[in-house]
Amino acid sequence: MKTAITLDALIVLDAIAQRGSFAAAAKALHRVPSSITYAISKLEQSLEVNLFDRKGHKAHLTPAGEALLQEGRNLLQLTDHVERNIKRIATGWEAEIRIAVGDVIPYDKVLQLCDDFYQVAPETHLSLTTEVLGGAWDALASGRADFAIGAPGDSPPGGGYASHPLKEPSVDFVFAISPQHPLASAKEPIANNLIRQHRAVAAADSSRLLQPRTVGLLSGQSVLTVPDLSVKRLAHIKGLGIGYLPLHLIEQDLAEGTLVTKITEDGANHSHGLYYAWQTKHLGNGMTWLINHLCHEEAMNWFS
Amino acid sequence: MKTAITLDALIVLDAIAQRGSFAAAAKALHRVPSSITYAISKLEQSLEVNLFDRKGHKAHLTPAGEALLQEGRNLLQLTDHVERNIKRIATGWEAEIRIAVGDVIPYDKVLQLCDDFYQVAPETHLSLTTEVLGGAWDALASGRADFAIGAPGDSPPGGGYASHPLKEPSVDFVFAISPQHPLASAKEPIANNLIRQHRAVAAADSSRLLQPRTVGLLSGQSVLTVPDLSVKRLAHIKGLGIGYLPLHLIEQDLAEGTLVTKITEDGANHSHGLYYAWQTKHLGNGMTWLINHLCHEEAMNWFS
DNA sequence: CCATTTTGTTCAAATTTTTCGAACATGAAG
DNA sequence: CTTCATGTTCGAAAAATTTGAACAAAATGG
Repeated sequence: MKTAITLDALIVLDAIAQRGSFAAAAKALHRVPSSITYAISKLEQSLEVNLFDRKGHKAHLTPAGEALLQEGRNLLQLTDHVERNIKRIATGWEAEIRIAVGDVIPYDKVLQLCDDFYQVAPETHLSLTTEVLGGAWDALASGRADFAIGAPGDSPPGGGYASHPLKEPSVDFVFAISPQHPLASAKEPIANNLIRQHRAVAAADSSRLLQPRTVGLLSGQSVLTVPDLSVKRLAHIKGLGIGYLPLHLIEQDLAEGTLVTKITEDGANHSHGLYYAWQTKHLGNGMTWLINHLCHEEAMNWFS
Repeated sequence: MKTAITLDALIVLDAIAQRGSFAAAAKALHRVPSSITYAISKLEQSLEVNLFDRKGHKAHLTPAGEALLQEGRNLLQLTDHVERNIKRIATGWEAEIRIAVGDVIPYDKVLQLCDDFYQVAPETHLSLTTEVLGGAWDALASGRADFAIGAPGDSPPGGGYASHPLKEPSVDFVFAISPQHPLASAKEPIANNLIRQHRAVAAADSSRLLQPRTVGLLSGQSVLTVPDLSVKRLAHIKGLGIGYLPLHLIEQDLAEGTLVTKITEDGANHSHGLYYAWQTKHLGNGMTWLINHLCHEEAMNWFS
C-alpha cells in the first residue's frame, strides 16, 4: 500500500486556499514560495491530477483541486481528533480541552476556573471560545468544543450528551435601555406594540450546524444583529436599540445611569436556564475533574 | 497547524501489526529493519506517546498503539477513497450533481433514475430538491442546481441554458375539487366569475432570484398559498380551496371519490409543457450521461 | 495604456530527512 | 547452553525537501 496524498501536502493546499495565493501561504507556513510550489507539484505528480489552473498567474483551483481541498480538510480534522485521542489514552489526560463559554457567563470567573484546573493539570491546555445562545450546543455537536458552560436548557436532538444545571440555574434578564432612548420616558409597564415600534438588538446565535434561533423578539420588529452580549450592551448604551440584557452584566451601567431598566407588559425580567454540557464519550481525567468540580454542592458561583 | 501523524508512519504501523514483527514488516515494505525502527520511533517522538511495549523483544502494542492502529487504518482507508475520488473527478466526473425536480414529477420515477445513474457512477452524489413552477429555472440560474427535470417551457432571460422537452412533453391539469365543496354541485361548464368567488389554492413559485409567477389564478380571487403540489392536493381534498391539479397525481383520489373533476369555462383542463434544462457550461461525464439518457427516443416515461 | 508590483516557476546549492548496511545486544526456543 | 530471530544503534549514503536568487508572466493601479 502507498498513498499519493501526504498530510503535509494537504496542509499546504489548505493554506493556499485559505490565504488566496502561494506566496501568502508560504508566509503563513514560514516557508519560501518555491517550497510551496514544490510541495504542490509533487502532490499533483504523484496523484497524476492537476489541482491548480495554470492559465492565469494566480492560485485557481480546478474542480479536482476544490474537491481535494474539501476532503483534505476533513482528513486533517480527523487526524487531529485521532492524535488527541491517542494522547488521552496514553496519559489519561487530554492534551487539550476546548471549552465553549456562553456569553452570559462572566469571563473572570471562567479564568478563575482555568486557574483551579491548571493547579491540578498544568499539562492539559485549555482553549476558550465564546458562544451565543445555542452556539454552545452547536460547538459540542460539531466537535469544536469538548465542554460547554452556560448552554441554554434545551439540548438538541440526538443523544450522546450529558448536562447538569449550574448552581445558580438561571440568569435574570432585564429590559434595559439608554436614558436618552424615547422609550425611557414611556409609562410602565411598556406595551408590546410600543416596543415593537423600536429597533431591537439581538445577539446572533453562533450556531453553524444546528438551527439558529432568537429569543425575546417580537414579530415585525426591526432588528440590529450583533455578535455577542458585550456588543449588545454597547448598542443599548448608545441608544441604537432595545432589549433584554443579563442583570449581572449591566449592574455598573445601572449605577452610573448609562442604562435604565423598564418594566414591560411581559413582566420586568426574563429568566434563562443554564447548564453545563459535555459529550459522554471519551471522558479523560481532565473532563472528569471538571465535571466533579462543577457539578457539586459546594461548586462555584458564577454570578456573585 | 502541524500533524504529528504521518500517513507513511501509519502504513508502517499497520504492516507491523499485520505481519507480527518489525522484521516481517520490513520485508513486506521492501525496506530494511532499521528503517522501520526509525519510522516508529520518530512517530512516537513527535506524538510523545509510546506505541510499543519495549519490555519483551517482540512487537507488542501498548493500548495507545492499539488505538492508533485502529484509527490509523480508518484514516488510511479514507485517504484511499479520497484519492480515488479525486482521480475520478479529474477525469471529468462530478463530485455531486444537484437536480431540481419540478413538483409535478412523480418522485418514484426520479428515484428510479437515480438508481440507473448510480449503476454507472456510484461515487457521484446526487442531491434532489423539489421546486415549484419557475423555481426549477431559478435553481439553475442561481446555481442551486445543475440539472432540472420538469421545468416549465419558457426559459428565463439570459442565455447559457440548454433544454429539451420530456418524452411526454406536457402534463394535463384538471380542475379538481372536493365533492363536499359548494362548486361540486354547480352546473358545468363552471363560469369564471363563479370560480372567482371561491378561494383558490396555489402552489407558491419557489423562485428566489427570478420573478415568481402564478398560473391558473383569476384576478380578484382569494388565495391559499401552499409550498408544493402534494400539499395543494391535500388542501383540495379538505375542501379548503379549488384549482387545477395534475391528473396523474390525483387518479387514486378520483377513483376513491375524495376528489371530483369539473369542466370549466376555460375548458376541461390545462396543459403545461415540461422540459429538462441544464447549464451548457461545465458539462461533466455525469451530466452528459443524464442528458443522453433522458433526451433519447427510448427515454423513460415519467407519467405512466 | 504603461509602469509597477505581485505572483508562480525554475534551478543549483544547502540542508534535512530517510534509508541502508553492518555490528550488536537481548529475549525466545529447542 | 546454544542457536536463532528480533529490535536497536550508528556512521555513511541516498533521497527528499528547503532555500535564495533570478526570471517571466500576469495582475494592479494610476
